[in-house]
Amino acid sequence: MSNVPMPSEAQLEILDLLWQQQPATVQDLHGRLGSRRQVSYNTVLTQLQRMTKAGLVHRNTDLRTHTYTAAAKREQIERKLFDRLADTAFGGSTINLALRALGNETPTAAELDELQEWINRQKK
Amino acid sequence: MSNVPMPSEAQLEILDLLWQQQPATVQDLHGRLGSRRQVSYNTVLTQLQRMTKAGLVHRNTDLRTHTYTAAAKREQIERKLFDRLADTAFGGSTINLALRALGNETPTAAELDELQEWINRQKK
DNA sequence: TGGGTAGTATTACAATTGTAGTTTATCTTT
DNA sequence: AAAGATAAACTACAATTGTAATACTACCCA
Repeated sequence: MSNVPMPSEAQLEILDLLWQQQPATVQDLHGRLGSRRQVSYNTVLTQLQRMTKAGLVHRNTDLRTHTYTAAAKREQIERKLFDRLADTAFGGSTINLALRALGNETPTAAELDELQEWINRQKK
Repeated sequence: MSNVPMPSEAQLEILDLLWQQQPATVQDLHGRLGSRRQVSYNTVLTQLQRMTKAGLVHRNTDLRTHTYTAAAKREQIERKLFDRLADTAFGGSTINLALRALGNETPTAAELDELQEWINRQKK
């Protein structure tokens, strides 16, 4: 049972990149992050080191240039973050959070369908 | 334009209480918080002081016992937190977040209706 | 009017967080 | 092999965060 901890904001951004493509080197991640925020190579490296210690990522040190992979699935982490938000801000109700989410969003037809399907499933 | 900052986790919990009932004294909040977490009176006081400085709450100092009120509406803060989560963890898609929210939830009939209504509104 | 009491203010402190400089080790390329 | 480039390790540092102890101050009651 992989009990991964809660990533920080900056770490989550790195995880996001990893989930898109793994494994990745510091160079990789630094480069890919660059398009969003401007941080130094060393900043990314330090985060990865912390994340390794925290068990958020796995590090392969076979080669001089280490490579990293996320230790948990995106869904797992998302759920943790989501639950925390629901707990602290939405009285523990994920449904409330969902409705709020929908509040100011214009969904595509596909998304609407997906939602509708979900409802139908629940009604059965 | 009230540009409130992002509350921390502990601060959000206090805001939650304020939104339920305002204005409130430190005693109040400490007592009400007590049912959830066990923290000292001074801890709550300190947070309120920080929140006051940060502009998250307003403080009335007319009487010796100060009273506090949230500086922003629940919706406003919720949205900020929500958006941040959507951004960092869900690729900016609030719909995705919503669907994930629904993922492992068993809704009540009323909630289902609400959701259905929302869909119908969108379809028009 | 002096002492307890309820409140606030001030100070503290370790852990986390975001960020990055400095050092050291290892390749690579003349 | 010496120099330059890469990469990781180590160190640093200020800001925030959660938590609370201590110090001060105004009230109220006996």
